[in-house]
Amino acid sequence: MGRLDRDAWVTGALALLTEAGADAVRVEPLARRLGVTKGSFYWHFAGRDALLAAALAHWEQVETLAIIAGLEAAAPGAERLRALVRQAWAAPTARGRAVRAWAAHDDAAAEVVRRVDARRTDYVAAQFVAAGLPPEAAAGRARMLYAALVGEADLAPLEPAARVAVALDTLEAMLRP
Amino acid sequence: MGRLDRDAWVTGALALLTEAGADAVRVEPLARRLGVTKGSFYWHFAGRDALLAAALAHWEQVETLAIIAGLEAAAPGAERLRALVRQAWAAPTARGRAVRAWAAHDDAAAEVVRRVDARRTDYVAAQFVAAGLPPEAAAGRARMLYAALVGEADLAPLEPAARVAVALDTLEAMLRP
DNA sequence: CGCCGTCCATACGGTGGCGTATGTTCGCGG
DNA sequence: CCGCGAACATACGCCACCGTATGGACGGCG
Repeated sequence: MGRLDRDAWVTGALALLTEAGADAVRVEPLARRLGVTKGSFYWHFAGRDALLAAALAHWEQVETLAIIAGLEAAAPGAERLRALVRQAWAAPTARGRAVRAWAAHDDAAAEVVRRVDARRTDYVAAQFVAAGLPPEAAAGRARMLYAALVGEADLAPLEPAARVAVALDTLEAMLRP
Repeated sequence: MGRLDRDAWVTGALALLTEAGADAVRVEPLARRLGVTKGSFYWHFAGRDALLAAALAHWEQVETLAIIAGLEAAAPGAERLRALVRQAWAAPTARGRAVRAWAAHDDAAAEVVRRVDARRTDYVAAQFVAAGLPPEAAAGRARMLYAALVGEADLAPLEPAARVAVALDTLEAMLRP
């Protein structure tokens, strides 16, 4: 393996994080995996904490951009919510699950996850309002819908089609004032 | 600190697991915390894996019994569902969250969590049926409601009263066929 | 061609935890 | 009061990983 840049390390860290958890992200094993030695690592990073911080920042960036992709999908309101649910429940979110598991016991990760969650629930709540729900109920249903998405990643996997159908069914129930 | 029995180690392990994650559950730190040395530990357990397995089994036992407590709360059907939601959303489930974070990257923990989830979702689905929903829809809504509970533990905390109210509101929507 | 900065290898000391082997204390039955 | 076994302490070797220090390799550029 030839020369690496900082991003290669971050990508590798995120892969390890997804496969085996945050604290399996260690310098020497990751170096072996990338076909170099830790001499390379300590040139690019100050230490292990810096790598984890970079991986976390990278994840937040990607997740923040991901919400914008779903934004253009359909008209505002109920249709956009249905499109969002279809998209969100269709994808298996191993990375997100791993970051959340990490955040369960790491304050820095928890803070980033909190920011991402806040943006998303706000967005979903706005769509519920656009679909005709009173603002108070909208925030609550947005929280529940998003919580269901987060929890879905922790449950035994269902076939994607059934998973999406179940989520859409509940969304319809939630859209009734 | 005097003499300990096996349960003291299991309890300590679960406490550490909740506070700092599964892989912070190490023999020597835990021994220091309990005021003894690891000489004690290796008398009670074959090794670290045995402790984790025991902690996992203990958690499953407690969680399995916990569902029975809510079972006697009210009449079957919608009332029982409301009681269950009130109870489930009122309690902060740090232990469950920690076990789930553990299960994200450990097969043994994942298997136990899977069993617990299966029992609970089956039970909730039965209550939806008793409340008058068609069996097909009941299973789906039970999954979504339970997923929302699981995800709730990962979200930024809300005041307990608001949390319960939001969950009950969504439950009412789910009870409409 | 020779210099220099980038990127990596190698070697080192230090730490923390695992598991084992072997004392050591203490309560209890005889 | 003695012996025995349960519960714990102590001491050891081992390994994985961290971070540092230092020495190449290698390409661009004057």
